[in-house]
Amino acid sequence: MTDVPTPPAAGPPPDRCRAAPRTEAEAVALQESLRSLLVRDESGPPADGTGTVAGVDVAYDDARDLVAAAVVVLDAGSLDVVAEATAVGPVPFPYVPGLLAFREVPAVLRALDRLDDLPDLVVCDGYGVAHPRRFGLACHLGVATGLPTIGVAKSPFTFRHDDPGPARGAFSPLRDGAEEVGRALRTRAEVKPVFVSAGHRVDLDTACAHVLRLTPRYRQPEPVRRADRRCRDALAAAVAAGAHHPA
DNA sequence: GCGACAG
DNA sequence: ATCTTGTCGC
Repeated sequence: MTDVPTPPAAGPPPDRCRAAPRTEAEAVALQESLRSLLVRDESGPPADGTGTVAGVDVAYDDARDLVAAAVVVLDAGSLDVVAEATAVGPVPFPYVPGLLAFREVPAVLRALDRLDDLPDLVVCDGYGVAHPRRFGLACHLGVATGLPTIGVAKSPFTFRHDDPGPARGAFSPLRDGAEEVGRALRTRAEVKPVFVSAGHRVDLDTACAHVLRLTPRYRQPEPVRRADRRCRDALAAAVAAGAHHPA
């Protein structure tokens, strides 16, 4: 029997999306496997101020083997916080460039599980398809949840780009060789750009449109700023409560 | 072989 | 990510 092509986006995310590799080689192999589930032909939720947008971020205390994740959901129009959740646990994987998802995604999934209602879009602090194997953090989280995701990073990783014009909204392509894998997008005039890439079920134009709507004042998207603050608070609270996972 | 290297 | 004082500017 010949295998029938697997219809992406259909049905619940397979269990291997939550698999915990023990070695770098296993992690790389898992990324190459999960990559086939990534949906890149949807434009994504419209960036018109409707619906909800969540920001996710993670903070660490490696000495205590603690990771804290936060998800903060905002109304896409008013940017008011409508829900939030956190999760704390042991650090599942060391930091290895290109394998960040295995360090961050497990705790983020537990935080998302605690929400009553899922958001229409998730903004990640890191990359989507701008990744050595085209499967960065935002792609991994998207495939694992089925939700539309985008990546907004603060540094260009290994990719090349020209400096965008000085005005807010100016952008230039972020390239891996000749391929455009994302964009350097200026979210504040005269301020260092952020690096936007598509994750799961969202295209690059729509991703950038969302990022501009989510940055009325600061360089980083409001949902991510809020999540950054919340995960740091959650980590501090866990440490204060004596939570730790020593060897 | 030696750097560079999202968070 | 995290360690960390002061300093410049709106």
